[in-house]
Amino acid sequence: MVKGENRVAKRRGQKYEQIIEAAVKVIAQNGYHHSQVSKIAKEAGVADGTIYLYFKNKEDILVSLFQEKMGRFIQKIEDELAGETSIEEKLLLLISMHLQQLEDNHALAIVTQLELRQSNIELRNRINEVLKGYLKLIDTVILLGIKEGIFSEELDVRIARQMVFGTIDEVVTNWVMKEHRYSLVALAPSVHKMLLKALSK
Amino acid sequence: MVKGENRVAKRRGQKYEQIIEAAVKVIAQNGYHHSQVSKIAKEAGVADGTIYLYFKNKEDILVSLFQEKMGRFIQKIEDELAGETSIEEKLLLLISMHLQQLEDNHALAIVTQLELRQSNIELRNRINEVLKGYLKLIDTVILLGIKEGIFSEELDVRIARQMVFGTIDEVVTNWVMKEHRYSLVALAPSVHKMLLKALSK
Amino acid sequence: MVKGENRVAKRRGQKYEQIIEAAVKVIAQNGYHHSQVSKIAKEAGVADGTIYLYFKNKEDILVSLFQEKMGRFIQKIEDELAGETSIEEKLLLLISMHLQQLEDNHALAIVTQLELRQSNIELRNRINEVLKGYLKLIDTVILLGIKEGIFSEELDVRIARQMVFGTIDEVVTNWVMKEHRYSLVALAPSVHKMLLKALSK
Amino acid sequence: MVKGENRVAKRRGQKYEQIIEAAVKVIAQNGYHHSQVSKIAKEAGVADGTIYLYFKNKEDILVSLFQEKMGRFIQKIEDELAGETSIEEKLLLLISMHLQQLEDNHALAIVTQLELRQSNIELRNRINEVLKGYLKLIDTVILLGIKEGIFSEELDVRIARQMVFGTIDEVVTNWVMKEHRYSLVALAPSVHKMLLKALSK
DNA sequence: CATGAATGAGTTTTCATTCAT
DNA sequence: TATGAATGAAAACTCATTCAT
Repeated sequence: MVKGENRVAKRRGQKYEQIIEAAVKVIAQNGYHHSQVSKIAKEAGVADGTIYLYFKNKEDILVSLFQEKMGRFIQKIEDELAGETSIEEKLLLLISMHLQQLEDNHALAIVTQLELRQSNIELRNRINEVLKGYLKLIDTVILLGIKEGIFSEELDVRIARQMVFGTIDEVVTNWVMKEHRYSLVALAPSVHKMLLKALSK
Repeated sequence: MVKGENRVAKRRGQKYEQIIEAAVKVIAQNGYHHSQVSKIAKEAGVADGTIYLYFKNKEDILVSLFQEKMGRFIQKIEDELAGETSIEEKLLLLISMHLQQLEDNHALAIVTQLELRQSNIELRNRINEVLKGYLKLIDTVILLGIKEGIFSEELDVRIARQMVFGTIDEVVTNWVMKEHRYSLVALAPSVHKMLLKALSK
Repeated sequence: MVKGENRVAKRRGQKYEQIIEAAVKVIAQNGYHHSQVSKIAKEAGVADGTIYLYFKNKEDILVSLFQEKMGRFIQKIEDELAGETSIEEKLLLLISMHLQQLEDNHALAIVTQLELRQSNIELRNRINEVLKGYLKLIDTVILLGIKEGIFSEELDVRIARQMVFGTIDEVVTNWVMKEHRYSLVALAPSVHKMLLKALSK
Repeated sequence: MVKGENRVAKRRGQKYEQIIEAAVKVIAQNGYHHSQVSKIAKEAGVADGTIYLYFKNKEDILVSLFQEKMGRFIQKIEDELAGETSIEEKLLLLISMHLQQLEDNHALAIVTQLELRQSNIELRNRINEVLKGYLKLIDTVILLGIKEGIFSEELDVRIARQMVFGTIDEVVTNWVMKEHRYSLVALAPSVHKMLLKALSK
């Protein structure tokens, strides 16, 4: 049996939030490999053992962190998209909001673009599960575009989605690696223009 | 004394190659974090200590591995590109060869797309240095396309390059995560079509 | 990150004492180079990792050991000296107590006379810092003897101190190397007589 | 069977000398623990393997070094002592020459006073064997002094010898640790005066 | 609920020595 | 004699997790 497997973690509570915020801060500052549980606990103002009342294990902090942050991230984009009518606007909105949300939270950007990717394959798979929600959202936009006759019906939706996500993700990663020295969201129109052309008839 | 200060690693020799091939195999099979130096040595058929006659330390094996493999990878693509005349063909060739080379070497694909990314930031930076050669190659194609009047002169070359690389990279990573269950190079035309549209006037 | 930077070693506690006693015993029995941390931990009845809650690193065990033992060693001699009136008696007391304390603790004698001297220069310097307290004590006695007109005022105090310490130390080391086959403290009168003559007018 | 035990080392030859000189230099410069066989071989201008044609193992280099150097050291003192008539002069000569020879060879002084003492007990024992020749010489002087009625006949010769050697040794060690910042041989008269008083009737 | 002292498994790297040439 | 490439044993230290209080 894997350690801690049969522990029941509380999914809510003030400390739950504290610990997640502490994890983002500590990981962004110190890097994934120097972010010991004890450091996160200290930053969160709780004892080491308390972490394990709220999370099954260290990996669970990271997955939960990603779930919480990504959940809101997707929710916000979904909400905004609902209000837009044209497919072109929807695509621009998706790109802009993706870039905006990460530009608004440098620490989170470092964590999602660099640090969390240093995790092992198993954790990466669980992170990808969370990411699926976002990828579905992209699919929805692409499918709608095809349905509305704006995007090419010959598109391989899977490949198209990989292009959209791969492009935005690469743009963000480059921005993080360049230490946020320029405006990220300002790149949205340029990215949008290219992606729109790529997808259009 | 700084580690390895007075040791000179031999950059060539049969064992040098053996160790690198062993590293690719072991890492692809066991994952980065379960690939102890002793495992690599055993696979290479040399003693643990022999590793350190050829590499400064464990990280150096990984960087060297990437340098060796990526060096040839870029060289091959560069050579082929020189023979092509049309810009469309050049772009297709670049995509196809990128996909082909990784499809031809599943173990290497696993290592470059998943395992090497688990390394720490410092190693990642050294890997990025090596990658620059490939990114420059992409830039060359884009700039040539613009010059020849085929690609839009309004392109932000940096963003365009991030789209090209980000898309292909994402396509490969998805293929690896799906455990190579479909032909990767078969996706080249689809990817090419979209990227071409994205870049064109 | 510098080793041990953010770790705070507890300088007190029952386990702190246990570990130091275990270190003396293990080093005396097995020799410095065969006294692995794990062996000391086992002897102390704690886990390997526990050592590092109380000591920064292995070297720190040795320095602490010497500080603790030497601290008491010096204190005892200091206390006794205060009670003596004649300078001759003071010198005899210093010699006797030095010999007695080491004869009373064979393991400690082995560690201080032989094993700790195998340490590297850096550690030796830290040990010498601790030793300074004892050397100052010797100086005090010599200076008092001069002041009282019993010791020659032409004495070079530094050389005189080196003679006193060098002689006693050599006597103890020989006793340890001869595996404690004779009474050490019984040599005190003989040593005292010679040193007294050497220092006197 | 201990490694290398049944090898026959050549005790002479130009390279034998080269290696010993190289060892003194390397150990004095780098310290005992950073003086790898390969470093000594390089300094001596021979291959690593060649060392083992002249010495049984690394320890044997050190013992041989000590034997060679100490042998000459003792011989010189012995020769000079033979020429002196008075016991006082003999003692002064012994002290002066001891100090002089080490002052003349700083590297050797570092090696004998500090570095070689970091070796393990076994090696220390072999070194002590070599030292015996010197200790016997001291004994001879003391016994002669007693016989001539100058030194007290109540002297415990063993203790007296430990005082003479312990004092001189401590004086040298302090000089080495103070990085030879003062003249060592200049201390001879002061040391001589004290030792003479200590031994005399 | 919360604490934090204690646990102990796990891995890179060095370097004395060998031996085929 | 001489070489130097290859060997492989050996040990300090970290940190996620537990559990008695």
